[in-house]
Amino acid sequence: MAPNATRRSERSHRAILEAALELVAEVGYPKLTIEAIAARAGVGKQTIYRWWPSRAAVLLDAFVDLGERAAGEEPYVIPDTGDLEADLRGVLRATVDELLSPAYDLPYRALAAEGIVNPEIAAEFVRRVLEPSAQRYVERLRAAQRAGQLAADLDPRIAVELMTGPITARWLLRTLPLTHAYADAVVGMALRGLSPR
Amino acid sequence: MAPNATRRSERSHRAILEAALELVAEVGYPKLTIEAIAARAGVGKQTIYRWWPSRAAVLLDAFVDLGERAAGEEPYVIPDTGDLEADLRGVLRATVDELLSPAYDLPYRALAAEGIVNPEIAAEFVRRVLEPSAQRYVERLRAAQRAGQLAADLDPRIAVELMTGPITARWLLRTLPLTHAYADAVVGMALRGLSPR
Amino acid sequence: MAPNATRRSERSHRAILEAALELVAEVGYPKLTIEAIAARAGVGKQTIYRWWPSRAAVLLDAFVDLGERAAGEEPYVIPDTGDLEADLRGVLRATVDELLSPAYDLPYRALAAEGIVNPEIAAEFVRRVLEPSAQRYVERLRAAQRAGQLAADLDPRIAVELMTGPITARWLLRTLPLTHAYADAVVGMALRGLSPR
Amino acid sequence: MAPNATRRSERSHRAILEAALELVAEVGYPKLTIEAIAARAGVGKQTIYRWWPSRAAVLLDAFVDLGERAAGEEPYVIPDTGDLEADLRGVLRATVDELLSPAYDLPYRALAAEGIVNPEIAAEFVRRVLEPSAQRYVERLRAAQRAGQLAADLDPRIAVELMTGPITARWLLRTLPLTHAYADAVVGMALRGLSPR
DNA sequence: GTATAATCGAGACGGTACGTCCTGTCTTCGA
DNA sequence: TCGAAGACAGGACGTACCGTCTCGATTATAC
Repeated sequence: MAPNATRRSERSHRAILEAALELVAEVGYPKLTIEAIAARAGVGKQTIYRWWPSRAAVLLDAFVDLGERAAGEEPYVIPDTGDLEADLRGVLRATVDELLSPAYDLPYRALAAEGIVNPEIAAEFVRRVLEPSAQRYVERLRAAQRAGQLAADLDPRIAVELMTGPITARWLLRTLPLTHAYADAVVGMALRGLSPR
Repeated sequence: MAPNATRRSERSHRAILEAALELVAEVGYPKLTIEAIAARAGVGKQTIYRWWPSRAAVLLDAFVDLGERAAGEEPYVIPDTGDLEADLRGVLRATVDELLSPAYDLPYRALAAEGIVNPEIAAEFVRRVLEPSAQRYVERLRAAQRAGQLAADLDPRIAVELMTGPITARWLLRTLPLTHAYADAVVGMALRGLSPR
Repeated sequence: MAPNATRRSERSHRAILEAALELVAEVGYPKLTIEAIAARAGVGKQTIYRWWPSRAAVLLDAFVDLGERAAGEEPYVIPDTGDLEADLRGVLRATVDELLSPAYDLPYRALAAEGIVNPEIAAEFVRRVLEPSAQRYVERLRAAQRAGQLAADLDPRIAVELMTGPITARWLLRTLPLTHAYADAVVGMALRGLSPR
Repeated sequence: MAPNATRRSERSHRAILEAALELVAEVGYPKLTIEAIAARAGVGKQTIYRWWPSRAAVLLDAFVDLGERAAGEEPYVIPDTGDLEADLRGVLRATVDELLSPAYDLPYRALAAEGIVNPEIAAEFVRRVLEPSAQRYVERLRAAQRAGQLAADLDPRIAVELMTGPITARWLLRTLPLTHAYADAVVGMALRGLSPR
């Protein structure tokens, strides 16, 4: 029943991931079908069904693979120049750029949309895509706490979300345009708070 | 080509909206089909296609209608007790409750998921669901600015998102559990900021 | 329940018959729909359903009407020149021409096809189209019997069919081309018989 | 595009042909739908559309298959007892019986009706059903010519139609009842001719 | 000359079937 | 022995018509 992974064709595997990314960009997620992926990859449908349970799982693998190839070997770490606000602006602006870039936008959206409605995919998406990114923020914020640049008693995990949450929500729900200025404003408000000082 | 709205059957209209809400709760959005809605509503498929362009549009109408019936006549306004933090905690906790309630959760998620991938639906969803809610926050924050409880120079629209964004993102992406405590923490951090005071 | 024929709109009546004939020639009987007839005639569907039970009934009326308009006032009679064979050749050749003429071919075929599968239409078609024509043959053959040109003991009704049957069958089933030569051959064989004399 | 016939499911193939014959007998040709055939055969609609272009083509295959199974192995040949008239009466009476038998009547009529309006089907129907039967008559008539029982100069093909045409026409158009007596009368008139001897 | 009632054009309605696309499973055949 | 190829049962799509049913807006007698 369980396929023997050692005999898996790496050639087909890669072709499937590439076909999935190409197709989601070309026709959009709702029209991304297993049949189209198989045809584009020059692969039998069964070869997809053998290794993945759904088109979302294929796309998730493809997207993670895309991220890994883009990142290269060394894992990305948020820089620590001593200026917390500048560092956070930098990383949030980079996030905005990524969310708006064509290569990421469509598959990312597709996976988010699927995850919203499908908890299994959501869990995998969080584990493999969102959580590693969140951890980098948490580390940077912990360093800031140690340096006395951040209130010592606050939960860094929630602090992260105070900045990434607005960005993510605006991107997903398309309430208003997502810009560098917005990222800067979010960082500023989050650090200094809304109350008058 | 365009149907004559004055001859529309109100009976069928209502039955379709109700069937859509029932079915999305029963079988989930991916399995919500026009055929099932028509069958449940005791209606021909063409009667749905005559008035809506897609199942997402049906569900959006149904959801807005649900909100209007729930709200009753008087539009909801965020209370102003003078204690801004308490007022915001109250409304964010209520939002959390709503997002977690079965009647809202599934259709809301479905529309969000559709909107992520479908800009037309997103625009309508924002216009009819999110924007009215955001305006209520903006008004409350403007009142707080006039009362000197909020920094006078900040954009209230972005300030709203500093609080609703984290809630929305956590709910949509299921990164971590969505609770009253989280809502309280978000309000606290947003008002006082992350930097030490 | 039964509509009042005196109030019937002659204008609509004629428009419907014309539309039916035009459409059957343009798109063929299988695609001849009540909706298309109504649209072409500038008439509500109900006006057709009020006066006819089916599209075949409409077409039958239209076809009979066409025949009546073509025939003019005086009813056609098979000529009696004294030369039976020549007279029969003449009328059978005329029948062949009619069957092959575009104005008659398509509606005639349509009604025959419908009648084959639908006994009610068949009965009406026979009564209003085929029978009057058969009677004219019977009369001519009776005259021939009186003149001693035809065996006295044979049933003229069957004798008619010996000549019209082959023509009709070849036309309906398209076994072989329908020509004047074929009509002549049929008349000759029928009169003289297949056995050697 | 073109399906691979070697992989065709014989099981489904047979089930479809049987279902088509059953249904045409039960509900009639106008209500014979692809969906009903598929449901009755326990088959997906696509399996029908993959192998046949229309319901008429399915029914034609089913009817030919029925004829082949009924005929068994040895092809039917018109007997030659030396008495031409008796032999022809026998075969025409058998044809009348067949045309009136429930198993043949409905599918046969359906195909004739379709062929009247649809030349492609007509051509196939003629080639596979009518032509083989006509050839058997032609052979018998040729033998009769050689035996001097039939005028030597007449075209046997047309001679066949002089007898089958009236039968076919009466059956298709339902002008008058189709009986053994009628078949006998047709044979008699055809052999001896209408003219007095 | 109006009333008044049936017919009219129009088209929405609950349905059925169409022919297509895709799902997920299963089978065949060539490398 | 695996994988490409694709046939299969099934289900939903979006469209086209069916025959029924309301709607006003003419009409065309009967008052």
